[in-house]
Amino acid sequence: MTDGRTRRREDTRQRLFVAAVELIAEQGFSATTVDDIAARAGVAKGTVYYNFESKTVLFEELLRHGIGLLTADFRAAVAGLPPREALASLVRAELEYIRRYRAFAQLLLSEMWRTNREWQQTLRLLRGEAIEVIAETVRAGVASGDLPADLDVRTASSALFGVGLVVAVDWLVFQPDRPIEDVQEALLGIVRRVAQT
Amino acid sequence: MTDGRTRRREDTRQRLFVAAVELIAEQGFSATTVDDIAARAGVAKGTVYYNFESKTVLFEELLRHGIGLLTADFRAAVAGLPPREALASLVRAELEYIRRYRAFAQLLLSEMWRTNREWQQTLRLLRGEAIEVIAETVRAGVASGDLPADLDVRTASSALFGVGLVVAVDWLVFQPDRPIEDVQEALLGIVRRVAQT
DNA sequence: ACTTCTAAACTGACTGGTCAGTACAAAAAC
DNA sequence: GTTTTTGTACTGACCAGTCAGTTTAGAAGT
Repeated sequence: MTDGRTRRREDTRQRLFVAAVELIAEQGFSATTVDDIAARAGVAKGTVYYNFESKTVLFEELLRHGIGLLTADFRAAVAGLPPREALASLVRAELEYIRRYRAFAQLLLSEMWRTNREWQQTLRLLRGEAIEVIAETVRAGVASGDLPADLDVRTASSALFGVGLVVAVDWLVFQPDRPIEDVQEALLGIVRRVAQT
Repeated sequence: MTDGRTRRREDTRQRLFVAAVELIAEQGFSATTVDDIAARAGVAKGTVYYNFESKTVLFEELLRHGIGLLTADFRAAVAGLPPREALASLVRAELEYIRRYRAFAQLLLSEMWRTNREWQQTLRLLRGEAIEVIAETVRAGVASGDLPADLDVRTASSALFGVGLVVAVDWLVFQPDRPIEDVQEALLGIVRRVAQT
């Protein structure tokens, strides 16, 4: 299974993902050329097309991969915790994720609210999966009375997701000198206050 | 000054702004062609170049124009109000602005955190101007004791700005059936809680 | 071992299309 | 009669995607 061939190929794909995510985060999908991606990954252009059907498919698989990791982190973060603590744990997980994959987070923030793009449907779906984890937690909290009864589940969930993203990326882009721990504290404080019954 | 000629020209420029903002919000700057913009504005391509030096300059002037309006709204919103009320008024002004110029808000959200683009410097500057209005209010509130003393002015200001943007656009894109008043209520509630001393 | 053989992985020059920007004569608006 | 807009045609750069050819890993033969 993991002979030299597949390992080599997996390595190439990984390098292409890394190159693509950085460039697209900086410039956007359209402004990033396949030649750029290939050059940054240190492979020939043909290799990109040997490994991915098209530029769009590369990006879609990248989104799937990245958000898949995030969803998994979310799931792990809430596992077995009561609603309030689960919520705080989610915020921590999200920020930790953004810290580790900052380029991907930046990309997500920039492409998330676009319309009329080929991969929009894919992104919408994946976003739904990640947010569903948050929604489950909020729903459980509202049902058990741990969270305010008037909290709208769908709204609160997507707001929580988006707010973490925007606050963290804003910090990274405009105030990179500051440690991420400060954002975490600020956000946790806000979430805690909002979650008060 | 406002003879028929300049008015007509101003009208053309306005139509080009509207066309450009819609297309760029949907597709992004690079994916939007000058031919598209001209067609949507109902104008010949040559007219675009008669009125604007280049596609990039058109976009930069668009940013200047749009954020200029927002900054003016912000200034008007806080004028003469004590810190707490000024803050609530700012949130209302921001959401009102987003409701009126939703395409521009969407565009702003998508392009705000980009790096390595020609117009990035312009955007950074304009963002600073808009946020400065918020910052002045927060600063005054912290100084007078109306707002929590441990509030970091720079952080709180940019967070407030970004959060309004992301929550409103998220609602517009993913839950357009809901009235914006709900977002306003939710956001005001959050801001009020956070602003509590 | 050590040489073939084979298929997978990779290469980079090339193609066809797209697009920003130009040119300019004629028309329309003022 | 001056400014603004139109319409069409054009150029040159750029770029997604292709493909014939090269390299490489490792299997098969000896």
